[in-house]
This record gives sequence, structure tokens and C-alpha cells, in this order.
Amino acid sequence: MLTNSSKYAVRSVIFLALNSNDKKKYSAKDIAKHIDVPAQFLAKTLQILTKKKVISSSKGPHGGFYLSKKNGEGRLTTVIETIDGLEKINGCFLGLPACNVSNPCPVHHLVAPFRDNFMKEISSKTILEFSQKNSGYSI
Amino acid sequence: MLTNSSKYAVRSVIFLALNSNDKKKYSAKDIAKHIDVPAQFLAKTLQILTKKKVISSSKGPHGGFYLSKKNGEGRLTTVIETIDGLEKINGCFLGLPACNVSNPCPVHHLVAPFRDNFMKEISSKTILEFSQKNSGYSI
DNA sequence: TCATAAAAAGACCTTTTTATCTTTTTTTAT
DNA sequence: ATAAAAAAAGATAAAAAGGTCTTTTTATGA
Repeated sequence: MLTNSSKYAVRSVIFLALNSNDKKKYSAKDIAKHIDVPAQFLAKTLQILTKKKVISSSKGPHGGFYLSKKNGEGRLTTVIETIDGLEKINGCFLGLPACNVSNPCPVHHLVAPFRDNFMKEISSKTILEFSQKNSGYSI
Repeated sequence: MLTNSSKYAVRSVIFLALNSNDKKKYSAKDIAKHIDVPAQFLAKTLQILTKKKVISSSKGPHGGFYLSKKNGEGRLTTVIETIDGLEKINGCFLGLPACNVSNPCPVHHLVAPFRDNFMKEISSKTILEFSQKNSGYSI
């Protein structure tokens, strides 16, 4: 459903939402340590998110990645969209090119309600709202 | 969630459940045409399913792949398990190595009910029951 | 017996994903 | 100025996924 890059991205963004701000930044290495993923590989993904302004960064000593207030108002869908695109997550579970409610695959009625609800959850709440609501959980 | 191989496998098996028996067989090429996927690539997957006795085959003219009565009593989970393994579909949506109800990731409560219901649907019914129940749908 | 049809097997290839390593650029504090 | 810290960028590579092509084996029917 999601690539590792995208999973790491979502987890990083939630981590930053809960722990960072424009005064408190985290290096790729630190984030990688916190969420236990390969640091250099994560760095690539964080750079993409930065370039697309999903997260923020600053170079040099005491630099790092962080979520600005504006970043925190973005949506987790945007994170996934930026790294993986939305086709993968929205595509038919069995790979039918034209699967929809009027031309469903045999598992469409099982999958669609989940997907719709999932997409709603991660697109109706801001990154900050979502992260704080789920702050008790593991990342 | 599923690889293409596994998606093709599920669709092929449903096709065979609805259209084949020990008197009526389909070549890999025919099946590929019906479900519109690459024939040679599908053949590989069908051969694995055959070797693991999830489906049946016979060589030579008028040979092909089919579902025996016994095959039809198998489960779709077995198809996925044989091609992809179950780790992929059961693994944490965000990639946490130890995500479960007592140590959930932030989307566990969104994903787990879907996955449990999905697994129940494709493991409690036989391949034949499932296919016939959903025989109106596209594959 | 022989041509034919089909699975089975194996070699090969391309793309995508997942990484690692190195170098460059920028910024900060000393 | 300079050393250090960090992002950014680029090169390389291994593994997995996705797919094609060729040869071999097996069975059938004429």
C-alpha cells in the first residue's frame, strides 16, 4: 500500500509535529534514531518533503528539520501524495484498471469503505490535530 | 498491500472457480486474455500455484489450468499466502515492527478492523463460495 | 510415428525500491 | 578566518518486482 519511503515520511512528520518547532529542530540522523529507520535513506525523503514545503529545514549547526506552524496545518495525505503519489493507495486492491462502485471488483465492497474512511481521517484533520489526537501511540 | 503477481493470482483463481473444472481447462494465455494481464508473467505465477496444489494443471493439447473440486474448497488467503506470504498484508501500515493492539501505531485503529474483516472474508468462505457469491463482479 | 499444444523450466532483462557513500553548500559559533 | 554541523546533492549499488524470451517436457490426436 505504501512504500517504506512514504511510511518513514509519515512517521517522521508525526514525530516532528509532536516534538519540533522553529526553535527546536532535529537532524535527519536524530529523527532516524527516534523512529528507527536508515538515516541516509530517510534524509533523501526529508529533502523531498522540504523541497515541496511539506516540512521545513535549515542548514548549518543547530539546523535540522522541523514543522513550522503553517506546515502543521497541512494534511498527512499531502505527505503520502508527495512521496508515493495517491494512485497506489487509491488504486483497485486487485489491480483492475476501472474498478469503482458501478463496476466493482469482488473485494471492492470490502476495501472501499476502509479506504474512504482512512482518506477522510488523514485529510480532514491537520497534521498537528492528527498527531496530537494520536500522541499516545508508537511511532 | 499485494504485489501484481498476487493480484493476478487472485483474479485467475476466481476466474477458474467460475469457469473451469476437470473437463474444462484454460491455458495461461487464455486466462491472461480474460483478465487482461501479461501472459508469460502470469504463467510463472500459475506454475507456483500448481506446484503448491492451490490450482491444478495438465500438460499437452487440451491441457491447461483448472480448479479441481478439492481446489475449490481452498481459501483465497492461501492464494495470497502462496505468492506473497501473509507478512505483507498483515504487517503494520506504517511499518512498525511491533505494532499491535497494545502497542498501536497512529493508524492501527483505522487499519486493523478492515484487515481483520478482510482476512475473515477471504478465509472463512471457500474459493468457490466466495467466487459464486461475487460472480456478478468484474475480474 | 509425428505434429501440435500446452505446462514447466530457465535465462535474461528492465524498472522500482531501498539503500549507502561521497562531496558540496550553507550556516553557526568560536 | 576557521572548524564544525547540518542539509543538499550526486554517484553507486543491491534487492525486489515486473516482465519477456527460449528451451524442454509431456500429452494428445491424427
